[in-house]
Amino acid sequence: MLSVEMFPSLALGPQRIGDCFYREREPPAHLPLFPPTCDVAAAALPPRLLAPPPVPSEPTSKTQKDEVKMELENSSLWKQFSSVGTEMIITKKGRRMFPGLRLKLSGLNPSLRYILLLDIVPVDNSRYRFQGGSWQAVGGAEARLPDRVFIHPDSPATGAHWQSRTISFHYAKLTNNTLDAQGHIILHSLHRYQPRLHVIEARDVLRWGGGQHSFVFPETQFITVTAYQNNKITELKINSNPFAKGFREDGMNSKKQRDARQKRKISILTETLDIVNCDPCDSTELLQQPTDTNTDLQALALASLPPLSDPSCGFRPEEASYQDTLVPEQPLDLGQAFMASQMTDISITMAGGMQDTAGSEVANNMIERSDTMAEPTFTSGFPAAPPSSSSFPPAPLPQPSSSFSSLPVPASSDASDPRPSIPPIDYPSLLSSSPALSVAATTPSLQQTSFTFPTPPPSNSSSPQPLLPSSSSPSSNTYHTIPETISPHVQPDAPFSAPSSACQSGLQVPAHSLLSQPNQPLQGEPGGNNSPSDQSTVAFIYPNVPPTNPAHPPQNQPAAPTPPCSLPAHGASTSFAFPSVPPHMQNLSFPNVSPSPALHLPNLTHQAQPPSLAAAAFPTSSFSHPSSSLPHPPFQASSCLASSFQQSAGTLPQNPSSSSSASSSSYPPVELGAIPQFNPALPYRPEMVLHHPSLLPQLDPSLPSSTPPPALYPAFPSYPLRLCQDPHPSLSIPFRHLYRQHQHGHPHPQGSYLDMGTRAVF
DNA sequence: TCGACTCGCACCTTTGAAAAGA
DNA sequence: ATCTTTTCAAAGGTGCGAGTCG
Repeated sequence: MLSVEMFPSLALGPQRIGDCFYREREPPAHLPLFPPTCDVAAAALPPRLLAPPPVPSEPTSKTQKDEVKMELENSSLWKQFSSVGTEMIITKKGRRMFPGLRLKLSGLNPSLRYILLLDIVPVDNSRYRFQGGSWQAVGGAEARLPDRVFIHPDSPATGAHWQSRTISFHYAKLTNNTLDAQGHIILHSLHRYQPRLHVIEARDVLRWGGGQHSFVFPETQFITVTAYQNNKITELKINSNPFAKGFREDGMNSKKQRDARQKRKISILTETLDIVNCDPCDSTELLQQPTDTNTDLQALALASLPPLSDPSCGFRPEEASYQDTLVPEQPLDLGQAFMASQMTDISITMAGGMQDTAGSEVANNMIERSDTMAEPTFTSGFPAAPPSSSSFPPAPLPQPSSSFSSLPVPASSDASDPRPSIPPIDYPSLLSSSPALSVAATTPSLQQTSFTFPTPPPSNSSSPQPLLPSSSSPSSNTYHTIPETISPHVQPDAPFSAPSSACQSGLQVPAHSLLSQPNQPLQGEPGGNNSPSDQSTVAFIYPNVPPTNPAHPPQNQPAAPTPPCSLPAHGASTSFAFPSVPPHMQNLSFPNVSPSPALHLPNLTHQAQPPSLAAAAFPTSSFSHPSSSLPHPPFQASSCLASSFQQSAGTLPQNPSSSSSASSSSYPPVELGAIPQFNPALPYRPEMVLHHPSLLPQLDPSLPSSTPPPALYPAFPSYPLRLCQDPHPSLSIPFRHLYRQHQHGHPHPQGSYLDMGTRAVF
């Protein structure tokens, strides 16, 4: 919680000039928050608040909202890392994520525009330390930093655009610099985070539609570090990331080579010293002497030997024949022509350019090692909550929806790919056993993503959807998770550990692909899992909230959930809860009752608008600061998840497709009653973060007044959003990042604002 | 003393402009 | 003259390791 109030330097420092600049020019924008914290307290809210607001019938939006699916193309690579305990380097200048998020979207309305957002939220409020070969929670988390959201450079783009290519977020950078002015996502080191993806419908250029879909891939959880702690992760990174190719065994910068260089360096130095000292002894003699040089030579000799495998795991670098395990990469149309004309697929193009077999290599390597791993793959990864601490704090992730419907695994683009999709069963149920869950009970989800994008003021747009009062935002919130991706991290006893079977299955996919297409280059992330065939992840659909009309709920979705809301298991993390949920129950819908103010984004047209125009337009747009006006998130969608979950459970039959998938699902039944989250959880409120309503910014006057809900919400209810200008000149969209401030933290008096500061990353 | 962090290094990939060729 | 392909240099992404800081 580094709200401005908490960290004045953020607001006052020069680094924030850009933010302030836009803040001044931009009227407070009101960005509704995503499903706010899954707060049990929400259950206390009147049903009317939780019920979906009446929305004008929108035939076009209905289909898309019901069927929006997101697949993590390189899920197998992520799972490989997850099995070990994914670590992400964060630096002051910003570091890219590896593996990156490579996604496939489907179910969008080709004609509608959507905005894709990436945010990263803490899974719990613990700080971690790598001890004894595993991550242990040690102490509480640092004060929360201002949330920043990475907007995909292509945003807004039509559904056809998103669905026609692989969506990559590899340009997103992570930093530990709290004063970062580059627009990078600011994270704390040694904390555990969960990336989330949001698809927000922009009904037209001027309006944010009601459709909101959030996707969480549990396997993408990671712990931030400034230096890799786990050698296994280092190995995976080196073997998977093309930029680290030089550190591979056969690379010029491998340990062997480095040692050799060091030897030469020492030799040269020694010779120089000899010359200076006129020492008659030759280098050979010196080397033989029991000196430091000799020690170095010994080290060198050892280095030349195959690296010792880590006894704790089956990972043996020498066995990693990554080159042989290429995963077929789905070729993307990354033609330069398209880039020149569109300039919107930069990330994709670049990703496509990054072809490497490393990913597949890793996969292969992992496969080979899966047999040798004595302990569950994820065991060495994220630790279970320390006994003393009782458990991890609640994950700030969007609360799992109450109902789950299995999302049929999208047919692989590569029909020839013999690899079977990974069964969702691999991951242990997180609900019942996850320590985090128990923690969650005491600490409500820290950050529910809640991007509420209320319908902006009426425009002349032809959009059928009328502006909705802030109190009755038609926006729908949909959380999707991929069942397969359920993170083992949340396992109570063996966080980050998953049944070996799970790992094997995940690994096998790439292996098969390799056999069939050994030479297929990998895109972007060598993870190779990028290939469509790799899309083994089953979509874990979070509450798919039809944005709008409750009267016309999606076929596979239950009617708008009503309180009380019971959370599925892990309080904060949607991903956690889902693992234990049968696939057929994954699809969940909940009404969006957020009274959040409207967000005005005048220039949301996908391309084209001159930057100047776009920039000019922004001033007029107003981001209302929901959090500011509403001490607690107006919308408790997340809270409703639990209820939705329950409902969905009862309505499982509604989703035929889910039933079929359910048969293969090994998710154990979830007992809601046993879920800690169902108990009123204590909000995660660092001492520094106190809620001072008086400091909250005023709501946008233009927006209909909404009555802030009673203080029923836990901390981290909502986050103001700030838009950051996209540095890429070719992009018509003047922003690339949204900055969120925690409501309970002290949001900037002026509410959310556009951060137009230049940044190197889009 | 130790853990966490920063910085510079070498190696590598990516990118785009320039040059060469068709 | 135009388009395509190739070449090359700059920019930037990696992990490593030494040094610094608290």
